[in-house]
Amino acid sequence: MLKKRDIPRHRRLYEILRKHIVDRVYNEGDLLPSENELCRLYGMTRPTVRQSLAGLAADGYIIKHQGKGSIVHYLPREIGILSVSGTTTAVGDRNLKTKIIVKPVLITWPGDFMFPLNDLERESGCIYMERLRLLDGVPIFYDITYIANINLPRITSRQFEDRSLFRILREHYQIEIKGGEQRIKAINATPKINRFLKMKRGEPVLHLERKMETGTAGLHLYSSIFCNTAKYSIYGRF
Amino acid sequence: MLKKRDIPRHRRLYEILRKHIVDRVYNEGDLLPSENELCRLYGMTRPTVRQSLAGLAADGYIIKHQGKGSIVHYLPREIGILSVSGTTTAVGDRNLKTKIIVKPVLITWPGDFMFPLNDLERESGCIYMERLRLLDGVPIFYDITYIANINLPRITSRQFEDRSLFRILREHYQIEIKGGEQRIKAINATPKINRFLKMKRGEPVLHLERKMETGTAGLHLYSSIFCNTAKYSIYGRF
DNA sequence: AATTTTTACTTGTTAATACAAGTTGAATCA
DNA sequence: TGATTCAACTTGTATTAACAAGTAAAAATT
Repeated sequence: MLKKRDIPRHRRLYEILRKHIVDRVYNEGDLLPSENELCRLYGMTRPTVRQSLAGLAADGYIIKHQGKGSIVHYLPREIGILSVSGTTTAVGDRNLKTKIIVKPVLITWPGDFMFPLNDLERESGCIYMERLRLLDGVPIFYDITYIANINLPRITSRQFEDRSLFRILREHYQIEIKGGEQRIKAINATPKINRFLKMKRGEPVLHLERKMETGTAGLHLYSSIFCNTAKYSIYGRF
Repeated sequence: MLKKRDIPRHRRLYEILRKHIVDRVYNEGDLLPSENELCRLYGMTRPTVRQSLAGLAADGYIIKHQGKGSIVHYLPREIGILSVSGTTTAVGDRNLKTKIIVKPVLITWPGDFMFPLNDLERESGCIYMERLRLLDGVPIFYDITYIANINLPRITSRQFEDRSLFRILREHYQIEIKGGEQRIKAINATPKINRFLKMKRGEPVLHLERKMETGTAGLHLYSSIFCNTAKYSIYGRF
């Protein structure tokens, strides 16, 4: 596990404040403590505090208003790596489930992979996994994940649960998942996808292809996600 | 028009470097001048330069690599306010067209608007406009735009062209469009949407609902966009 | 009681400085 | 000739400082 002292201070404050917002220490519309107050509270200087707040603003947790303060903004909850509109983080995890359809397994990269791979990734083989996410018992995401087999010993024998891929990568392999890029389209699903998502033929499916940076240069996490957006839209910022 | 001196220096450097990247002064994979070189070139200090570069990194134009440099990354081209995968900014605008379906007109807000409106927006009436975007003669976006009628005199009598809504807002009304939030879903289109996008019944359509911040507090630009993603995906960063 | 002015906050911008950690290529050594 | 070490770069983190511009509430004025 990463030592606490290895995390930069601006990042640590970011996480503290993010958690306060997500845990509803503040209400929507409240003002966060001012920059000067946060300096005093956390023993940091204003540029460091401002870097944390800039990150929170970029990610949509707060809206900064010059002369007034930083206004708290609630975001739709995250399910796996996607934010789902029509939900709130207050609901908790009770009605969330993840089914592992294909446990992590080592394969060769598909011949026509959705994103270009660098040489190291291509040569290292691919860890492949399929999961289904359910909300209130209804499957909403069919998530296929790929990552190069670089310094990931015994990953195929580990247990996986909700959102645990990120945690396992972080805690056991010191791999931090960051943002990245995505391609989005609406498709008619294959029968297989319809079966997993329990949708009728002809119902449209949202298809996301994502390439996520990691803290390890040259190593990316790739996902192909099929979404049933009939009831819940996908939420994002741009 | 905003005076040049009113734009913060970090923002100006951001725009200079962004334009250099988009205009292909640098090739994909090239290194930008180092932070220290940019300080010397533009007469700024390192924190200011770093703020510009942080913005470029956040928007996907560069990838910063500690100890190495800032690596140039080409992004898919933008058509209206969306980035379209499978295109590059080098193509130019020759095969792009915009058709105005409904000229900007003052209406009352639809009763069940897609985003909550604040009191000022609700009371000010709504400027409404519909456009169709075509690439190579093929309609790919059907874009419906709403903005509150706040300090927008004579906007309904102005001429609109490609991407000109942002320019008119900026140049004539000093309104700067920023990022915001969006909801995404896959839908079966109504016959009207099918007709505009020249799609067959049963072909799926991507539907984006966007709320964009502006530099004017409390004023937002709203868009409902229907996309034909059969040939071109929508590209985004997260 | 209403309006205006002032004060004390807030965030935004910019500069200067120092050291940490990562990368690359030249120099040195075996 | 290949391996190792070192120097000179790069970006990353953090502090200190000063002033600009926006907001809200208290105080003063009418």
